[in-house]
Amino acid sequence: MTVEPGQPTPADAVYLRLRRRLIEGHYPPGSRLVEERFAHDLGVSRTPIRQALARAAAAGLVQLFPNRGAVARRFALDDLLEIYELRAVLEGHAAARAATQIDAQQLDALEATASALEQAPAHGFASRTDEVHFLVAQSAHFHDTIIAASGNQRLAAMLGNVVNVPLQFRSFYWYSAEERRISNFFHRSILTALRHGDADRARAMMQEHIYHGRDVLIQSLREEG
Amino acid sequence: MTVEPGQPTPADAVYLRLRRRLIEGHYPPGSRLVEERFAHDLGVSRTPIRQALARAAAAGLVQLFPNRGAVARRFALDDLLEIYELRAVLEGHAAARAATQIDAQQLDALEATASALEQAPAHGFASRTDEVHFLVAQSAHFHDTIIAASGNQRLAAMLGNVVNVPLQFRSFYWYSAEERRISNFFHRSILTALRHGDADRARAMMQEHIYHGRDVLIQSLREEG
DNA sequence: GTTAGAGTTATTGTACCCAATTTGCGGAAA
DNA sequence: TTTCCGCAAATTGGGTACAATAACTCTAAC
Repeated sequence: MTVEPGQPTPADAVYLRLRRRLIEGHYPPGSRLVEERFAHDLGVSRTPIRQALARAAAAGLVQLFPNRGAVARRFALDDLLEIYELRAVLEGHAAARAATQIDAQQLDALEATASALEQAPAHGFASRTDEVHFLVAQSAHFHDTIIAASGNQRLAAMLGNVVNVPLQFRSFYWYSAEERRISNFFHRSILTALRHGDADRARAMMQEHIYHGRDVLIQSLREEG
Repeated sequence: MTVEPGQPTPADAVYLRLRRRLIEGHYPPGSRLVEERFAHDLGVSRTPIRQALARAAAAGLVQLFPNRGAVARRFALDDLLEIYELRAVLEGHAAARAATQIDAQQLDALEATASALEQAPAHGFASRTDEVHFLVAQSAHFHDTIIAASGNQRLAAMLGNVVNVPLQFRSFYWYSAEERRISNFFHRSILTALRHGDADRARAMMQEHIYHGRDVLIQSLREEG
């Protein structure tokens, strides 16, 4: 009787699988994404595939060309600059708003996540890849908590799309121990600012955190080629 | 979001028509949008209709419920607060970036648009509705020019979605002569700041311009019920 | 050797079909 | 009267067939 959510449909699962593979860089940028191939691989018809591709296009993960199909999005340096600029503006704003609205439970969550990031080396991961995946997930959780604390659902949705960039581009940062220390320092600074309700400092630290991450990424790309 | 080659398909036309009618408030918020009805009205099958509805959902114009179809989005007060907050942040940033990047041609365009807004009353429109539509279009052009001058295409795309709010909500502002004068003042202030390359002032004026528009809108909604 | 053109192939876009789910109504029981 | 159950109508979701468009190849002419 209530007008509530509705359970996720099979098509949602198709989209999530496609999205996951795109984010993890499973398809080379610029490669064609033929519908029939996905339909065969996932055991469904082209109909849900087309829906998933349309959603991926709206999220900026693929480009759609009329009568020519979908292509895995190619991220040039300009794209990364645009994305990090938007992240800095939007997450900086989210941090500022969170400073005056965050509750104790969310602060606890941030504290736990920050600690997990600091103590990750002691966990003894089976492989470097496993550890980086853990760090990426924890970091994303830290940021998501602050975004949620800003109380603006549209802001959260927007950032959800913007941050949808292949994992390859997000992982560089976490490979250097020094960068991880700097990141942890920023997390602590942001957390302190949020605890003190200091909106300006929260915004400044968050923006600097993101711009620093951008610079490390670009530097890494330059060195790797 | 196709950018480059290929001809627009019939489905694109279907989406544009649907989107136009949604933005102009042709469908009451909360009303069900039955696929078959659109298919019959536009003379196509349900397939392109479903694509159009999916795109409209991604743009936030309609809400999609699994197995229950699409519903014209209902904009509550909270939604408007969220939207204007995001506009203030993003367009404020766009103005700041534009201050250091805008070229002479874009400044001329802004000058022309500002003048057109100031001299609109002398045009002698056939009806009040015609005049308001003209003002809305010119104002949108002023803002779009600044956003384009920011040079961040993703920022432009994001704002294109955020601003996609039924015309009904955007028109209130332009009905009062006093509010139009204030709006013109803000446009001139922003233009001056852009000419002087003053990023801080451009951002501040743009943010205040938007927040003022928000307050007028909310006040109007309160009075009208 | 290069290019223009026609025919062929591959892939997308749309129409239509049937299954699955939801919703509204009506009747029966408490 | 109210509530619950079940059936029926309406509508969406996914599959399939076919038309439309673009890409490709091969041939022929210059």
